[in-house]
Amino acid sequence: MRITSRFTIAIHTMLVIACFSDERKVTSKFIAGSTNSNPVVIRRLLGQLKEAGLVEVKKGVGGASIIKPLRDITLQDIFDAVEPADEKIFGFHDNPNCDCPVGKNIHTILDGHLLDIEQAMYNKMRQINLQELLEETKPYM
Amino acid sequence: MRITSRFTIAIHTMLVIACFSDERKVTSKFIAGSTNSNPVVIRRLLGQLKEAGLVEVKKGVGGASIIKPLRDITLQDIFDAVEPADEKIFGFHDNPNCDCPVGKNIHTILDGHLLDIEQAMYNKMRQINLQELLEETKPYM
DNA sequence: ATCGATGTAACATTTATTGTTACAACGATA
DNA sequence: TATCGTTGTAACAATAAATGTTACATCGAT
Repeated sequence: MRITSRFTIAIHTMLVIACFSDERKVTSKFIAGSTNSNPVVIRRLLGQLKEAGLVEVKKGVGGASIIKPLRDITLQDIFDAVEPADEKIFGFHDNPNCDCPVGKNIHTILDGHLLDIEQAMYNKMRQINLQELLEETKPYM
Repeated sequence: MRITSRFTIAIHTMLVIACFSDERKVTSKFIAGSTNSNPVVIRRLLGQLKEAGLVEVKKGVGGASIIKPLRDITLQDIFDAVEPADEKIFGFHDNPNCDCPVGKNIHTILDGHLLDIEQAMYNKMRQINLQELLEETKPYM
């Protein structure tokens, strides 16, 4: 099981940008330093966050910043940005046997329920926004 | 991302047992046939379901059966049975940098929220039981 | 004794994530 | 216009986990 650490790295990244982009240039190297990751990995990830319209990154001179009100960026936005939408959360075994009444209909039976479970997750993710997280971070700074 | 297909295979397996264990011996080979998986994989999985007190498997003669009222087996029970409890659903990057206020406190900030999201998922899983799924299956038989 | 089945170990295969090296292109600046 | 640190991206390496496979001792019924 397991949802990739890309997700938590992405949240961490957004928080670093939110905290520091006023006072210094936030480069992929700087973020990699805080997340204990790798600059290239971070650049890939920033690419996805950019694609999703959450951040902008200055070419040449460098540095990332957030281009949407923090209050309007939820964990779901970040999740969707870094986890490809086509890939379902629940893996499914391939080619269940059509000659068996269970195998033949397992998707009909399960898909809706699995979607419900995903939705429950999404709903909770939508309730948590970056502004909140930033406020929980500030006391430590 | 992605939660292993072990979960859907396990649900599928439980449904096959529920449907057929009255009329025939449900062996790992039979289940592997319906799920398009492998008998050894299924035996491993049955071992986990057995461990969790959901099924029993006859040694020697063979065949699995469910030993709990279907109404009392929810998708969460199956999930817990096959996905090791110690492994969190959300992967987390290792050793975030303690010299950065974000890195130092990222767990304090995030862990609770991630748990909330997991809980939302679990709550929904708990609302779906095998009896229900069996009833959705029967019309196809 | 034989038969089909389980439980388990050991290993192979596949796939995804994560890390790394390399480099062209970029934009500011001296 | 030469230099500098940076980005974006490709290509590849390393790691890890899931899944499939082979093999075999053991079991229980007949």
